[in-house]
Amino acid sequence: MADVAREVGASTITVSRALRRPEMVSEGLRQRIAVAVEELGYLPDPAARALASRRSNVIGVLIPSVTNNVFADVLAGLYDTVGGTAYNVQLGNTRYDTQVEEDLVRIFLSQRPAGLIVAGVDQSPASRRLLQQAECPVVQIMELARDPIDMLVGFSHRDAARAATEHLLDRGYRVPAFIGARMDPRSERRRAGFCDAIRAADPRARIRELTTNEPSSVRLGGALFDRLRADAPEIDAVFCNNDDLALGAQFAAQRAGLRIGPDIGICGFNDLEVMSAAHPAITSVRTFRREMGEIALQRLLARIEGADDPSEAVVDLSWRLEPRSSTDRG
Amino acid sequence: MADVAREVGASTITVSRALRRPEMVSEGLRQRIAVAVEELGYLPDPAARALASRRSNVIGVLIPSVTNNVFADVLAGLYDTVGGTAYNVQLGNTRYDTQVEEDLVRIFLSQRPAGLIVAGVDQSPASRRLLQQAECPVVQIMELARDPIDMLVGFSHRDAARAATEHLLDRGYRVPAFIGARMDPRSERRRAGFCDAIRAADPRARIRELTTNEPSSVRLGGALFDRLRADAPEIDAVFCNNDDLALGAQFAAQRAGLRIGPDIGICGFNDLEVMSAAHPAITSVRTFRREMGEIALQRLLARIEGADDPSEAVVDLSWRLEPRSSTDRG
DNA sequence: TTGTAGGCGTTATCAC
DNA sequence: GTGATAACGCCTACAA
Repeated sequence: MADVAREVGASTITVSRALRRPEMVSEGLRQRIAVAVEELGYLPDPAARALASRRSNVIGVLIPSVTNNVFADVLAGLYDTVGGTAYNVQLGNTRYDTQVEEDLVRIFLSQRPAGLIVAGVDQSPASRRLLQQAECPVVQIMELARDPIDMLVGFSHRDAARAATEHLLDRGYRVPAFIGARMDPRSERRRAGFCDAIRAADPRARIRELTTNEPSSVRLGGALFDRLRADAPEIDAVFCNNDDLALGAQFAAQRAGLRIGPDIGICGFNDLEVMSAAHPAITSVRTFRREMGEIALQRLLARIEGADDPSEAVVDLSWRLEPRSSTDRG
Repeated sequence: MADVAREVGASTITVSRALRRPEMVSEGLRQRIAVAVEELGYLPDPAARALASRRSNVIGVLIPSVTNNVFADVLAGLYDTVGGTAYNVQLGNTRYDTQVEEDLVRIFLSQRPAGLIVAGVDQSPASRRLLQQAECPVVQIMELARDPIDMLVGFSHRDAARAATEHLLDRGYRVPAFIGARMDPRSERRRAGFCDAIRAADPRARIRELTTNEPSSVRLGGALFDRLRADAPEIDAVFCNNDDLALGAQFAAQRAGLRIGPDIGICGFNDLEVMSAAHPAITSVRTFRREMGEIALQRLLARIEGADDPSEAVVDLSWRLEPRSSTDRG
């Protein structure tokens, strides 16, 4: 930076300002500095910047899994939105473990991040406290809650699951069951939504379900489906906790010689691209994952840039049921 | 850090040493420092550290896409391996654009990263030069090449595709076609492998193929399959550039009333979990994506920690054909 | 609009 | 094995 300053005959601080707050430097000087920066190939040192300003350009993102399609889409939204800005997304993988999450919160905070995005609303009390006291804005994503730490962008998993189950009942299925894997807090809420709908239809109905904490997969969906049918042959529809399971259930049903739709209704959750392309197409609940990443980051940046956010602290992205052949009894 | 030093009656530099190079500090002092660090909840400031040591704990990773399953798996391997170390993975999304990649290389380099991982071997000349001159170790992943920038962990896409196509021919399919989307350099090499096998079987054979630069998806696989069959009804097998396309082709074939295997052979690439769970199960070429991330990072860390790497600079992870019902003519 | 002085928290260097 | 001193490259605060 000193080189650039010498080149244009100004002081380093002026160069610094020309770079970060161009409006504070006169037109001509700004131009000459830009040229010199280009010529000398000067690139600011983020470490020095962070040390001096006591504030880094890091946006910390805490999610439970990198592979899970759901979070992959959120990440795509985040990276798309952060591209071109001066900020850097830094990922922390909590592996569905609130203790790991807490450690990561501490580590991230030690970097004085510009902002933080955390998945879910079930942080440990310590994490919550740390985040509340944090000097940077914080956005929780994926879910809705009454008491956000700061900002929140999500939707109600419970309502969405209730609507999906009501859809099964509306379509004439009498004995829908629930299939779930990787029962994290969001999965539990979906399960609760399923129960809501079943009980609303018949308060004394038995809840038929099969859940596991194993990570979900297509294969597991098939295995759970087979096992559930062996135990409860009367079921005529399944609401699956996510699309991988639904796809696996459909394959298993096909193997068993069932007609998808007439013999067995299948509904997934998230509406991955494959659901509409499958044969037959599978009913699912569309969620706005990429948008969640985009909007969360937009809000965060707005707050970082000092906007006295006039907007709501909570954004409900909702969801949309996508009825398809797999729940068409024909 | 000054607080910790005061607490144990030592100087800051000693605390610094106790943290980074414990063997340089006497047993007793080290213990007392550890206790004080714990008590005071001291966390080192990565920015100050990077500034003073002229070297950050960032491991830069440049990949073309965050959503693509293939890279998601590589990332999972990376994050798993980096977890627990003192290093931080920082992602750069090149969006399949070498110019963006070049910009990101410059930005990453300005952070004095501990190491760099880049996807592919088709960097721009400028990127290549920058990376060669970089002071940190560099690993290219995903592919094999004769002239790695530094280290390399990958496999031959061309060989893998050739083997897949030979498998189709061995199984008795006479007119295999190629379906490809998002024709990046690796896809092109797979296409070349397909052509190798076809020409080896019959030098005068016409190459039947349908490719597009659109991002791949299940739906697109179905559309390409239908279009290809309309133009060339004689085809009796398809080698798809990736598993999404293969799954879509299978759904489309089922819609058209074809028997998968007997009437039409289908082969994918990467062997995502869904392939073995599908109905019928789909033949694919298994690739070791997670392992690629793990090994790339292990090598990088070994070099960073100063091991005079006795190991090869190039690791060939190879691939494995997984024959299934979708290429069984019965 | 521009410049000066001082310090951000850590580590390299060189003594002891 | 331990400590004093001087950076590292930039920014905040204040002054001109």
